[in-house]
Amino acid sequence: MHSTKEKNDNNKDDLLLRMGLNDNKAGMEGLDKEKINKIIMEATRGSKFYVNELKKEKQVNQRIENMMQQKAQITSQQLRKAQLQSTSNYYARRFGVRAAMPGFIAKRLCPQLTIVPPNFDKYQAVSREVKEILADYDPNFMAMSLDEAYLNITKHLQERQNWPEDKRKYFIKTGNSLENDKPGEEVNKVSEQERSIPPLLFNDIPPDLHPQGNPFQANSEEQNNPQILQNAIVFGTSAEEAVKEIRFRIEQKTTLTASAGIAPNTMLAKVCSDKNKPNGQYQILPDREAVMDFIKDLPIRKVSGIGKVTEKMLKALGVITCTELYQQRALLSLLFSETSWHHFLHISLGLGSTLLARDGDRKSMSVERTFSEMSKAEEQYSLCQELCSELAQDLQKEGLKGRTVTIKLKNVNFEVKTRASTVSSVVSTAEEIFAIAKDLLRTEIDADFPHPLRLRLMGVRLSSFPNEEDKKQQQRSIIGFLQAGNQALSATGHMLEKTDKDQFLKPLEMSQKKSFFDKKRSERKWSQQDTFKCEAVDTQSLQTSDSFQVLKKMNENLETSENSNKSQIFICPVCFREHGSISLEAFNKHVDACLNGPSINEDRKMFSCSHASSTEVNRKENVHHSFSLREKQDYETHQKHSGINSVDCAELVETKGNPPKAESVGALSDKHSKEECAVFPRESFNTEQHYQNSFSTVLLEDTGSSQQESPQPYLPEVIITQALVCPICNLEQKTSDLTLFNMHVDICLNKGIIQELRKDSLANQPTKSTKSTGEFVVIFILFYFILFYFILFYFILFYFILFHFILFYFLFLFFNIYLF
DNA sequence: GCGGATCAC
DNA sequence: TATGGTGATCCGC
Repeated sequence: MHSTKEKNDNNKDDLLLRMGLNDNKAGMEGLDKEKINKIIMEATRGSKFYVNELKKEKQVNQRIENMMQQKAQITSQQLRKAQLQSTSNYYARRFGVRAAMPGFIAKRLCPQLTIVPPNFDKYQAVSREVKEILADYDPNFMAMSLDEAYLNITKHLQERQNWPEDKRKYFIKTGNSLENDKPGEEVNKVSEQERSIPPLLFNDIPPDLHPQGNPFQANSEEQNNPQILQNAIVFGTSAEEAVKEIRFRIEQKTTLTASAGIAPNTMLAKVCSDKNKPNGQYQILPDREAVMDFIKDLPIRKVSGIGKVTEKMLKALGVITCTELYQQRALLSLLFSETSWHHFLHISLGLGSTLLARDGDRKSMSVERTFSEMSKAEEQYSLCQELCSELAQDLQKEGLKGRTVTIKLKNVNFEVKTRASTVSSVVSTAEEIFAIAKDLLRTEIDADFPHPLRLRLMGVRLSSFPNEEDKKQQQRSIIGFLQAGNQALSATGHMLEKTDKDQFLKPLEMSQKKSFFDKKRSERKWSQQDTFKCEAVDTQSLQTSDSFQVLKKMNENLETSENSNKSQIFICPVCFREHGSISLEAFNKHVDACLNGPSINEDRKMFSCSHASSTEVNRKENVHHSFSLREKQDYETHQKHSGINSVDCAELVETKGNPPKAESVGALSDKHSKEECAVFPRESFNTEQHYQNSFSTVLLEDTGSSQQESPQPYLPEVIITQALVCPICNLEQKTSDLTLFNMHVDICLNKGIIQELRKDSLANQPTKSTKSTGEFVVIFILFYFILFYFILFYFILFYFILFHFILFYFLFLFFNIYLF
């Protein structure tokens, strides 16, 4: 029971939260929240805006209420099942991502990503100069917006190690001479006064925030602080120093300050860069311990993608920090979508992308305008037309055409509506867009008639831009031809046989339709009883994940290598053996054999779980069964095996009150991949204590970084060897090149996918090239021919039957009359 | 594909 | 005094 006052207070809090007054986000710390809240509350009370905000807040509360009801219906059994699944999921995903993070396998090669959002006023002008500086460190840096960019400075740092001091030396400039910022170049002499102005850069980092040591530098003591000479600064070779250098150069060139985050992936880099805003930097060292230490108490709201609504929903489930997010993962998997859940899991594990994907294709373009109340229909139409013209101009600049027109309407009560219409062929001119937008607007005006639409905002958007493949397909396909020539005919395309219809699908749909990922996904959906199935195959996340990109590249490489000349020396990406003077075919056969063949030594194969303390015999049988399958090296069974194995691993620690002793786990073959087991949280599914333990134990070092690890509870001691042993196939790799090694791990992880991609592309090639327009015409003619005779047949049949009916009727009448 | 909602900048 | 514009994505239908 709430008193009225309490209710009011709740409402007030809700509203303030909704209005974005949240001091969790960086930059809000230290502000007088109370005072601001008071001002805003006074100012907004009674306004339509306020009323609408309250309405939206109620909706969110309703969502939360529904969620809580759903939660209340979850049985402990369901939760337990989810726990098992989420554990195996976690297992798979952990690998998938890690494979793309070389730094986590071989520690010395860590991608260092920095995010540099300088505080600009004169964005446009300055942005270019900044960007020039950034390109020195990563020519492929990704500019997110005018004031934010991601850089991968891994390569720069490698080169930087050998740079002479001169190359890292910059002169402090205080005048307007912004042209010279190249290292080592003498600048105009500055006066004593000017020189005394210190760059802001070096007052920014509290000493306790300096990370201890750095894998990139030999002598951290010397290099952690730039040497300030008379009017020059020499920066060190570490990541931290390089970023200081970037910020220094930005400040010198633009007089604006920048903050930066240095971390092993973009997600963390972003959070990091907020840490010492507006003029500082923060580094998370690229090892798991440091990452988890950083993540541990991090409020989820700080992470990009977690907004105020998600924050509130998760808060209702007792989740505020990343640790809590991880602990509740089983519950979250039941209450949220797969996509959201994966996102949560990534966050809670400190995972993020290490690739700086170039700007993807634009998905939509829009214009919208806010104005004082507009109720006259004529005005609304003419405004709509204006917006369409503006949009058409913008579209023309980028040469875009699209098929979906959406109008957006916000009424004076701040209620937003969107109405969309998709047409069959692309549009781009003002007239074309307006023709569609006008109809949408009219429908809305008519719907409210006789009341006018009282609008305060209107927008027009165009989307569904065809991609390059679509365009090509459009040109090639007979459907495109028919659409242009005869709309009606194209409709018959639906009646084509399925196999033929597939030919008309755009490549994206095609690949999705048949993709390995989708197959796995549906498999998982249809085999609910198999709770141990490993879920490594979420289409969306995998397609965007680094490993997928790597694989795609590798597939492309495989494809192109098939077409390349024959005198090459091939190095098998699986076994690393060189194959000189063999034909490409033979080499491919070898790679296939490597991918397929039982490359795993019997004594090196995964550990036998019969040593485990699990008492459930049938489970063990499952495990053994899966091992025998694994020997076939089929990817699907491999996945399944992973799932079962992971469950088994989890089960090792599940025995409540009787945690498996180190010896029992240690009794497992020491050749078993540490990864395989180490990535699992050693936790119980029920006890709170184990939940608390999970964080310290879940993130254990892998092969590359085990040397620094202290022994973990319930874990066998780790055997450290210098040789690189693949954590997947457990084979010692005949290479010391970490790049090659990482490539091997990628391949091992994704054998099945590679095979699938190869199969797909091989299967597609002949059909693509042989299906000509002529064939389609023949199919069409044949189709109509059959249709014609089919109809004719039924036509004749119909009249035949009708004739007999009539005949019998008359006979009947005749006999009636004649006989009676 | 549509419409509402959330999120980022 | 009175609460932006643009783009992306997700989810349920």
